Amino acid sequence: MSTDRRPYKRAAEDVRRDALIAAALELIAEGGPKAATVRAIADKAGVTAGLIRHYFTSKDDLVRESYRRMMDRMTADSASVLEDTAPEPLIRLATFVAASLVPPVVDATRVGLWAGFLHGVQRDPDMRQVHIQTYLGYRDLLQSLIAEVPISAQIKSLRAVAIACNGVIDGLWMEASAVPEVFEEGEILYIGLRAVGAILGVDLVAAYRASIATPAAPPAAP
Amino acid sequence: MSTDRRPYKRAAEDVRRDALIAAALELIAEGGPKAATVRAIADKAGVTAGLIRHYFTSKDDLVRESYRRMMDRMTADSASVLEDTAPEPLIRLATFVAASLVPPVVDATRVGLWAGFLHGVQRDPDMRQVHIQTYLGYRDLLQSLIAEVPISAQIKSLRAVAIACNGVIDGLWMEASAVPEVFEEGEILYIGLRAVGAILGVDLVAAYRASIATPAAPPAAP
DNA sequence: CGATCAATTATTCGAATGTACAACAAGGTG
DNA sequence: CACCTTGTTGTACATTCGAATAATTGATCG
Repeated sequence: MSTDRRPYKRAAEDVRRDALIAAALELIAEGGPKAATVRAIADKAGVTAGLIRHYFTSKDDLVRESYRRMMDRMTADSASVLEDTAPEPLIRLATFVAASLVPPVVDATRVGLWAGFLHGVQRDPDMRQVHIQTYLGYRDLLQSLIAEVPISAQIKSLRAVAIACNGVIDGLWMEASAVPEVFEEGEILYIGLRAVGAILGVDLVAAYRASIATPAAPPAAP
Repeated sequence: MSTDRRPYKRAAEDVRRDALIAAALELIAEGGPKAATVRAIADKAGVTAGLIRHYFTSKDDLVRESYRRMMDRMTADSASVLEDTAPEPLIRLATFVAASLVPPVVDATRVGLWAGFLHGVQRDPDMRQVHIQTYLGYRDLLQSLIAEVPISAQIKSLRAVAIACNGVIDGLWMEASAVPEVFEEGEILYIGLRAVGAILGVDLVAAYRASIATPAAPPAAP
């Protein structure tokens, strides 16, 4: 008699690892760390649980890699906003700030992910280092954008204002993502632009309006 | 033959509930939601696991109550800062902001707790309501302090600046609590004061210095 | 002091978890 | 086509989880 085994297809190592990591991230985002069991992850990735330990030395290893993947993606998202934007420093800064305060960056699942990983960040040295690198990467990028706007020559400590602006963005991101219903539609974007502008002494709202009035790079027609 | 059972003392309902809630909070703060098992909670509270279901209908119920307790304490802490402060509105505001950016408010375990509960907040309607009430309570208190400073008459939307200031405070609190090693000692306090001051157009650093120069209410000698 | 009540302990249960490992089969290589 | 490597499945195992319940003991009251 034939034992009926689930048919399967072999996949490249990258594909399988990506699928497992993506599944882990989705589960943590949706149901918290508790929901990301090895069986649930394998289910969502379309494989069986045993395979996880073929690609990762342990579940913690998979979680670590998932966190690294998430942070890499966030860094890439932040940088990609600047690719097709106007050359004016103020508009570039406004575009960057604005992108951090609207979907898909502002999103309930993202802040859920962030929170779900925080304990690992506090406990696991590898995850902590990834966190610090990503945080400093974002902040340094923000600081470099600030440094390009003319008026910033009057600023005493670029580092201090970058930390402050980063703080506003993070705080508003967190609140708007966690409980969007206490804010009005699009409100957070303009509050953030005004706040960052006030810290730097520039009019970021006007710069943002200019940026959406003059789309930088129209998509190429196929 | 005598079975040797663990000796125990009966306690008032409030005492036991408090002990269990405190134990749950400590465990979640230290080891994340995963560490707060019914057995670990009972152990830390000095009782056995079965007792939890005598005081709470389920573990989720205990977690819910723990969250409520934590948020109540945060609200009380925020308000208590203002009890013994000078009457000048600007100094009151500076004192309030400063208190949110130094220990014990800035603390790794606190942000760990906050993160540990976030998924409950997103899923459980009761916890979500507690979260919103506490957030709005803090923000309204901040807004009332802002409204009292003279220059705020020029501010168009008190609500908007309150949201912005709250955002700075939350963001800096989160970052300083999660990874304090990327900041210098006491740096976050002054960055926060300068940022909130810039948003409001006032000098909060000077007001803060004045507040620590003139202690408001010297403790009564016994 | 003795009876009563319920706070607390102790034990048990079914389900779920992460890990380990043996068996199998898919797809390339000769 | 036959073989071989290894990606993949399926099962088993020891633990641990939240929950339920029986047994006991501390305190209160008459």
